Amino acid sequence: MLNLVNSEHIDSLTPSNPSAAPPRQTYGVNAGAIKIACSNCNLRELCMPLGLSPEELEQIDGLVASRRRVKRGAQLFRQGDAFTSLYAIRTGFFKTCVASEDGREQVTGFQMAGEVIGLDGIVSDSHSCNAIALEDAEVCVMPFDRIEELSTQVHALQRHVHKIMSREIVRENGVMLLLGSMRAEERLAAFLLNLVQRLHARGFSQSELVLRMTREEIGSYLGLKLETVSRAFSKFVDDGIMEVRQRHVRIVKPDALRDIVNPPPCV
Amino acid sequence: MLNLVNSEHIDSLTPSNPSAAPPRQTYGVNAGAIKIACSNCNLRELCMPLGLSPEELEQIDGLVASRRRVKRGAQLFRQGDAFTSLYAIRTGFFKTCVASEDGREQVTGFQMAGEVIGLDGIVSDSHSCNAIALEDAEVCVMPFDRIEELSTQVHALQRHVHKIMSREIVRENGVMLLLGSMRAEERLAAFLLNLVQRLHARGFSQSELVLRMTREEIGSYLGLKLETVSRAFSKFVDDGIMEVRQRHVRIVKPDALRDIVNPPPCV
DNA sequence: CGACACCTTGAAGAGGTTCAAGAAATGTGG
DNA sequence: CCACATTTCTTGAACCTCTTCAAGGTGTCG
Repeated sequence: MLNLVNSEHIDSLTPSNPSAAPPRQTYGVNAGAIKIACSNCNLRELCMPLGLSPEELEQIDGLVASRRRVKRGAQLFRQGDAFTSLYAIRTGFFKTCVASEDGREQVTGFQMAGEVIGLDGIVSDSHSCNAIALEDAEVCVMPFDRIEELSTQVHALQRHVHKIMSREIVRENGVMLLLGSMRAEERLAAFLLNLVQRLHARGFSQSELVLRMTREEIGSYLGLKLETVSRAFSKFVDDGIMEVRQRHVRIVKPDALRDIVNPPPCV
Repeated sequence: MLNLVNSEHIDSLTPSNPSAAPPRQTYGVNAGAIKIACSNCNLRELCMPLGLSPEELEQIDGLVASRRRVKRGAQLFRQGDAFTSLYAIRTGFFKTCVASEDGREQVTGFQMAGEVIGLDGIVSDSHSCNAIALEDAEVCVMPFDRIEELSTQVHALQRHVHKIMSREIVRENGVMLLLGSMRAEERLAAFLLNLVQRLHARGFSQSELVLRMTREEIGSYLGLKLETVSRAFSKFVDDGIMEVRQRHVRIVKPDALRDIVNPPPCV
């Protein structure tokens, strides 16, 4: 299937946890000092490498300099900001977007818990896109110089950083294919399948999802106007492929959706 | 301006060298052993980090396991191939493209001397796109495990790898903006400006260029049909912005082209 | 409850595609 | 080196998808 997004399979996640799945905190013996570290974060499998030794795990814990809350609608960073850190999303949902000089805006991605944002800033030491929280969020701030330093010691971390960046490149290749060659309904179908797949990997339903973004934001991401997105939704509902109530979507016929993205040969 | 591509400024390159600029070889004392190494390759500033110590330079030389010639039309790697190496282009011109299951194809980029391709393969240890030479080419094969190993010792190399990947991410963001929000003529104008800029950084003319790809390949990259590309070219010629004879393009009014990409506010 | 943001739907219009034909360049084999 | 086949490019006309403009509906939050 079209690989639109960071879609590494994460079979190790607790399956089918339909709740909002915030990172569980370990309320240990010492109730006063609640330690939220990578080593006991249930998103570790998503944003950190696997198979680390206990010592390595401890080093990795030092990567997260701090945590930062971002209110819905607020920006984590914006175009032109100095680049210092990558951010691992603990909770919440983000969009990244670029703007051209004449004011055109393009959503370049939607990111959820366990995904890493900020990679755009590395090349020029300043961010080239905006990251905006679509719901109240919390991120782990990982100073990039620490990442680079620790990478020289922990090989798995080095690999991991490379893979995260490569994955983003591959994701964007998929978006280019979508934007360059698909029709409106195909785009929306691919988008929804990708979203639901990533949510499923995080323990949510395979068929139900709540969109965190507006039709306009979906449209920007897919290179469509909001009216076109709305019409495509309506078409899917008419065809019995899904149920839509505002931002609540329930996919009734996932196979039909897949057929829209990849038409079966010689129907 | 819209950053469509690996467009780091490389002022250190020999300016205005209108010849084909193959990497100059150092014909030293020992004429029998012509050594083509990073340390004496004039593309070093493009594909390798700057400011290395002599020892580091020597280590870097060991990165290139071999060189490989790729005939025009041949594939350097294809979707599904095992990933082992990154490739630095010494001479020639490539396109990379992805194909979906139902046969749709999307050109994801055009690469020229000094640029690095293969980054897509890191995440899954297999390539997710095809790299095809558009003219006879030669590449430096850099095994990725060597790169990772050497990165732990040569900090500048580590930085460089990160920057190359980040630059590719930023480039693709720019392409998404182009595909998502620009009209046909804007897309072609942005594409030509980007091409000529990169060529200029390599010592070629600011105003003249020879396209190495067909209208169809340009169209695929820009999300347009070849006829639309052709019509846009004709429009530019009619408007006196450029002269076009087949693949030979001469930009007469670069400012007019820029205005097409970024319309001046309140004309 | 009213203001506001968001979503849906219709109708007209524009930009790009498709189909088709011919011209120009390139490559091939005799 | 020329003739012929092939690929590539250009241009026209009809068509189609998506956009634009407009109006009304729905949901949410102070």
